[in-house]
Amino acid sequence: MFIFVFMLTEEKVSRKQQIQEKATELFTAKGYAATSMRDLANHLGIEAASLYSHIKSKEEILQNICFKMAELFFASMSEVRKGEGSATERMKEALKVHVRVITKDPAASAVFFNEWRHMSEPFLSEFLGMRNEYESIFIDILKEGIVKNEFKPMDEKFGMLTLLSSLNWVHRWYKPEGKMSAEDVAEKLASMLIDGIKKI
Amino acid sequence: MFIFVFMLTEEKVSRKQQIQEKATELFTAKGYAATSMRDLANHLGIEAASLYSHIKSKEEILQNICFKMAELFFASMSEVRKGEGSATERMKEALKVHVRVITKDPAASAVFFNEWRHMSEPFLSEFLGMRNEYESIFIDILKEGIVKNEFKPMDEKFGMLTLLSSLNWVHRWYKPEGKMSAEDVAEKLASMLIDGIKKI
DNA sequence: CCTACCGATCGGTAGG
DNA sequence: CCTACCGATCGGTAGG
Repeated sequence: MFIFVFMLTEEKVSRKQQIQEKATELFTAKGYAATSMRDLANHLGIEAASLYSHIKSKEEILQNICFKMAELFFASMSEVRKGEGSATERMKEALKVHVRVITKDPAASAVFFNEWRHMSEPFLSEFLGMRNEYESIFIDILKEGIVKNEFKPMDEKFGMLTLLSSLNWVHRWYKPEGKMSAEDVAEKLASMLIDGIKKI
Repeated sequence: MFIFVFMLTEEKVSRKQQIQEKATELFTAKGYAATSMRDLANHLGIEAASLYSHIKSKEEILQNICFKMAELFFASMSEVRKGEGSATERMKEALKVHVRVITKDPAASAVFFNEWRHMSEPFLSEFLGMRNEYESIFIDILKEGIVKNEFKPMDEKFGMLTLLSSLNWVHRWYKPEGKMSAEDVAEKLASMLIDGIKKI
């Protein structure tokens, strides 16, 4: 009985999911182009040809990772958009939820930020369209804050890029077992960045 | 006579240098692993085999780019280290000279930041050692500023990573023909980041 | 999930 | 700087 339950639990991580997770790990460490399907198969203890029973192509794995992360980023932002409060409060919340998505899966985030360019059309264009849309959320909050005199006057696109670049580096150094918790990182990063843009 | 001078000027860009420059372009656009020597050769109008009269290997090109950029970053910082003034002033200058190195050659910077991991040992270790040394310059200024009560108390490593991440994204969006000049970017980025860490 | 295999392409060398 | 070529490896398929 116990064994049966154990097996059921184990099987919840499907082979396909195992492939996705291991690929995420390898794409992060070596990059998409430098990771071969034989690499991936060896790490899973199977032959390269066997991978194709579960996935259609190497690129499909990349697409899954990138679009899944895109969904997570958008989902995290939906609370912020409808939230009320000052531009300052909403920006801080936006920065924090963005960081939480990254710290929850730093490896998938790394692939999302660094390997998307290896997707072919039409996936590439769709991806870039989503990214633009996402970035405009930050630009809108910046614009509002500037109009309401909460933020310093600045080029909004420049501001957005400066804010997001700090957030989008987190996956390179954040360690779940490190001395700063995910929540620490989110709070401290957001505070520092808000202080940089707010009117004094 | 005019033609002679013209030819001399043209020849100053040696074939080796042309290879380096075109490779930098391609490594930036497609990544090191996804750029083939045949790609590179075609862009130069020669055969792949001919490249090897000028360079030893594909990786040698990467090493040249990465270590040349490392040198430029260190050289730019040498003025700041011996400079006097408050920690705030020195940090601002450090941020600005760092940005100037990036905006002067965004493509080489992109390779420097994103493709270094494809170097083999012992180059990889030497590179990472240099990076650590470079980052410690920023950590030291941060420490000094915190002790002197110019900066907020913070984990210095966290502060360094947050500052540098904003700077190290510049190569992805800076356009020489854009509305912000290189000097604009350096000044505005440094100001915003300094405001984020300084004690109010 | 395996064996057996495909055509294409890789970085690089020999020899001129 | 070229032709001619090397062994290794690539993503992927056929068939079981």
